[in-house]
Order: sequence, then structure tokens, then C-alpha cells
Amino acid sequence: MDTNYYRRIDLPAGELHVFAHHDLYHAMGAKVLEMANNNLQIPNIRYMSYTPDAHVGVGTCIGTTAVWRAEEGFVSPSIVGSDIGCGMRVHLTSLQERDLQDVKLRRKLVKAIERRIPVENHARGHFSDIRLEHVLLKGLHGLPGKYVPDAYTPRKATSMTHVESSRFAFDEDALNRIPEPVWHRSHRQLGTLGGGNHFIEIQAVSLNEANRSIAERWGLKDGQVVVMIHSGSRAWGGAVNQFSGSEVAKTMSRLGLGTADPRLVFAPLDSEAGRMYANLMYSALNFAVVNRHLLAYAVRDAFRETFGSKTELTTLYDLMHNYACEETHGSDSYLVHRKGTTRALPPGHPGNPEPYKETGHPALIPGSMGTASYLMAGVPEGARNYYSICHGAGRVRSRNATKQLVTVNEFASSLRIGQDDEIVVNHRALEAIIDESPQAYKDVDQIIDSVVQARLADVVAKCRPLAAVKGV
DNA sequence: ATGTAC
Repeated sequence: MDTNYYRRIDLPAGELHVFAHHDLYHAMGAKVLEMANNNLQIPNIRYMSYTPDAHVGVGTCIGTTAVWRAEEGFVSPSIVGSDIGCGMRVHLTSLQERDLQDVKLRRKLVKAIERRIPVENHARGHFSDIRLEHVLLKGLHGLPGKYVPDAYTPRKATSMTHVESSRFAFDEDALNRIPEPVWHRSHRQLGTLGGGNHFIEIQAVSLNEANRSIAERWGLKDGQVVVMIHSGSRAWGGAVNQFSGSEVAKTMSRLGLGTADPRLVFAPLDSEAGRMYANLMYSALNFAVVNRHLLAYAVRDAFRETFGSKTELTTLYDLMHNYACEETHGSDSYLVHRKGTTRALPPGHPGNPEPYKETGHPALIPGSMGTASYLMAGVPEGARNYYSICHGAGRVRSRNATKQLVTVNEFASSLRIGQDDEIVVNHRALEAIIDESPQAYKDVDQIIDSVVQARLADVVAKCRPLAAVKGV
């Protein structure tokens, strides 16, 4: 183990494991360690770590892996956060980078996507044929067949099998806790992108020679065009966080539990509030998976309009980075919280879904706007961190600080606006999304290097952006 | 992140 890329910190409340290059660790700041110390005050916690993209969040840092033994587990809405089930989805196309060489064609494609996917604030979808209750209860299996194009061969339907879980099961009585207005709003939000760091990108693949055999098994080729989607559970996850958070807080005061941070709420998994949260959280995971699926369905339609009706987008994988789930590690069952961290199982691990048993499943890691994203594969040594790796570049300055620092011209030049290889963006006025400029984030290449050097995962492919669709 | 909310 290279001590330049890993260190164990002995905090007053317990041990913190940090997987980051020396320089990235020193850039994290005192607040990040203070938050770890608060998290470590939650009873029975067995393990806590940061990935190199760790930065301050509400109650818990983005970049946290926090683990309990299942039978003595505590579950925390504050660790999972309000964008429950937020994550990534990647689709493969049969197009090559040269097919999108013409900037006018990239603009046409972005416009076609924009016509199908609402991106503005208070955006509304229009899926009157989808029942929200079915989506929440059954995930992808709750969608009408027309939205699952390969559904007539269920066992081979890649949109079902190439996901972390196409359906999270839970006690449906918990759904009664969410008020009617949220149901109404959430139904209308299905198939909308959301704001902030959420995006749809068209990217070109560069393979890592050392892992060419894995890439080929995944169906990846050099220069191939892929679609990457980053979105979550929209208002539904926020409502789940809010309603169960207040129930969990009541349980805490009844049990006399607390840490130095009152915003950090948690309850025994085996308590009424803990179970209610877990159930509702699973409904939000179902919502998030379906939302990304519907976004991909709309992008597929946009590709068909632009490149012909036979164009197909096959699912590479769909994987979240904000959730808590029971997992088996060794012979024991653990409750693993991942807040801004990505699971990356190694080749041969039994937890891999069937299509990826031998290679390990793809771990999908987004970069910031204008920079590359990565497709990673887990390695056996990742077991020491419960197979958690980073979730992206990680913010380095606040949205407000970014608006102060970065000019529209600087942002435009980082997107090469006006050049032949311009990254085409749906927004004509870049001011609206300037807080998403690359200067707001750490250097994703350094983050990935840290993850590789710490032996948590390997790079299978790097994906360079050709076009991006962002919300506000 | 969020049909933000002091």
C-alpha cells in the first residue's frame, strides 16, 4: 500500500481512512475532518472513509463510505442526503466520433434532445401513461412495455439486466407517509433532468490499452460515441429525506442520541423510524433508476431523429452513488452508506450482475463540464474500502465563489466555443450555468490517478465530451 | 439537490 495515496487518521471519535494523494488530502481542510468526527460519533459505526473527491456537504461530506454491521446498524438520512439514488447511466451507440465531427450536426442533436427533455426550472414531463405508484414500487418493472424497448425478451433485456438493481423491494405502506402534493409533483417530474451538476453528455471513448480485454467484453471501441446521464430522484428523494428525517430526529431525542452536529440525524435500522426511512429510501432509488431510464429513452428518440430510425442505444450500466444498502462482505452482512461514492466490484465477485460476473461491472465516474469522464473496473484490493471509489471530480469552491471568480469568456474557452471541436452546450447564455464551470471542481484526472494508485479500481476507458445538455 | 427560503 502506497502511503502517498492512503492514510489512517486517528480522530477523537474513531478512525478515518482517507484514500487520496498527499496533496489532495492536505487540500481537504479542517471542516472535512470535523464532519468525519461527527459521523464517527454515531453508535456502532464499524468503518468510515473518504475518497479523493471528498468535500463538505450538509452533515456529512460528499465522498463518504460509512459502514455498520447489519444486525446492529444505524441508518442516516443525513449521510445519504436528499438526492437519494442520484447516479450515472451510460449507453453505447454504433456511431463513431467522426460521425459527429460537424459542429452543426452536434447542435442538431442537442436541439433534438432539448425538445424531448425538459431542463428548465420547474420542468414538467408528460408521461400520462406511467403510474408513479408502479414506478416507486417496481422500478423499471413498473414501466409500460413501450418504454422498455427490448422487453419482449425479458431475460436478455439489457435495460433491465445492466443496472445495479432494476427493482428495490420494500414495504409499500411507507408510501402513505408522503403527502399527495408531492405525488402529483413527482409524477410530472418523471423524465426531467434537474439542475446543478446533473447532465446528459455525448462523449467519445478512448480505451486504456492495459484493460482492452475488459473494454471489449463491455462492447467498447476506440472513438465510439457514448451517452452519459447524471440525474437523481428529483423532488421525491427530497421529500423522503424531509419526512423521514423529522421522524428519525424524534426517535433520536427519545433515545437520547446525538452528536456535535444537530443536522446529523440517524436511527437504529431496527426501529420504526429507521425502517420507515429505509423503505421510503428504496422508493426513491426506484424513482431515480426509472428517471434515468426515461431520460435515456428520450435521448434514443433524439438520436433516431438525427441519425435514422434504426439507431439503437444499448445500456452499458446504471449505477448510483447516494444510498444505503445491505451488502455481504466476506461472510457477514453490512449496512453500507455511500454518499458521493461509487461501488466498484472486481472481476469474479458474486455481487456483480450476471452480464458482468467475469469482468466486474462498469463503475461510471463523471468529470466536470468540459473535462473527461471515466469508465472504471474494480480490483480485488478494493475490498479494504468495501469496494467504494470516488463519484467524480468533487467541488473545490462554492457556486457563489465560482460565479465571482470565473468570467463567461473563460468558461466559453474551456468549452472551446467557436472552434471546430467546440463542446456544444444547450444553453446559449453560459451565465446560467457558470457555477458548473471546470474551475468549480477538482481535476478529475488527479482524482482518478489517486483511486488507481490507492488500488481501488482501474481505468477501462476515458470519455471525452462532444456535447452537453444541462439543466438550471 | 430541491417547485430551495431568512
